[in-house]
Amino acid sequence: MSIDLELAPKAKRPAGAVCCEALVFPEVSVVHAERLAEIAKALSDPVRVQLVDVLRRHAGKVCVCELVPLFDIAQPTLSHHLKKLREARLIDVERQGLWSYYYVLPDALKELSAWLTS
Amino acid sequence: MSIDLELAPKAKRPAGAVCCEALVFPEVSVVHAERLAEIAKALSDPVRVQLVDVLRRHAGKVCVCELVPLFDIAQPTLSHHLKKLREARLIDVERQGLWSYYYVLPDALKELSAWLTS
DNA sequence: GACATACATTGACAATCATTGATGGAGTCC
DNA sequence: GGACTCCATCAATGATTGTCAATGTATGTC
Repeated sequence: MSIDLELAPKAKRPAGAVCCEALVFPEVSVVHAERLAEIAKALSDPVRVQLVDVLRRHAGKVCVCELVPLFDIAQPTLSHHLKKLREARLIDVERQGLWSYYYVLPDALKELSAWLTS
Repeated sequence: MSIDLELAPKAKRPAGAVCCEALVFPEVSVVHAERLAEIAKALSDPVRVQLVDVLRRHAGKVCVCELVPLFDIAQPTLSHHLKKLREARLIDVERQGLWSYYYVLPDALKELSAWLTS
């Protein structure tokens, strides 16, 4: 786990001097960082990670009542997680009769992985 | 934004029948999902996204006092964010004299992006 | 209409979280 | 030693979160 670090040598500043000015800046804009954080936040729960995982592979084939027994949570809790994912635009829903069919919107996942690998 | 859905037709079950049994399952294990969620949670704040972004490009070259002016937050708050990233093993720190040099541990980012693109 | 099913919403609760100011420890310079 | 710098930790706060039971809404069946 040794990283090839080139530690930048610093000199202690004279008394009263202002703290180091910033020499480096993030390359992601604040707006982009906020969107990435929003996507990450939607994925910050193991149930939601597994939900995305299932939906990605079975878009439109799974109704909510099939998802419930996959997790050890009550149905309203699952609805709550689905809503979080929907609000973050990671998934969307199509209703058909009594059933709700959820599916993944791939753009958000792509956006996050694009930043991660850039 | 139209997705090519093949909605699986369902039939309403007879009265008293058990709810649909699960036919599909997530491919990520619970343990893996928990780790992915932990990584995502560490990235669920725009400041931390930008921190990772900066550190990734300037490993070992930036002391904390240079990071503070990049964000509109107090120094203890920044330390708190760095700690969160450290606890999730996204970054690590090397102390040298007065200064702390943070750097990104790429494994966590790789793990998340691998799942996102799988 | 009466009733059952699928799912969402509400309200409540405990647990976790982000933020801040104050404090403290470790290192440097004189 | 004494004064200062860099940074982490602490305590207190208010906000957010995950969960569930209860309820509501829309749809389907009889």
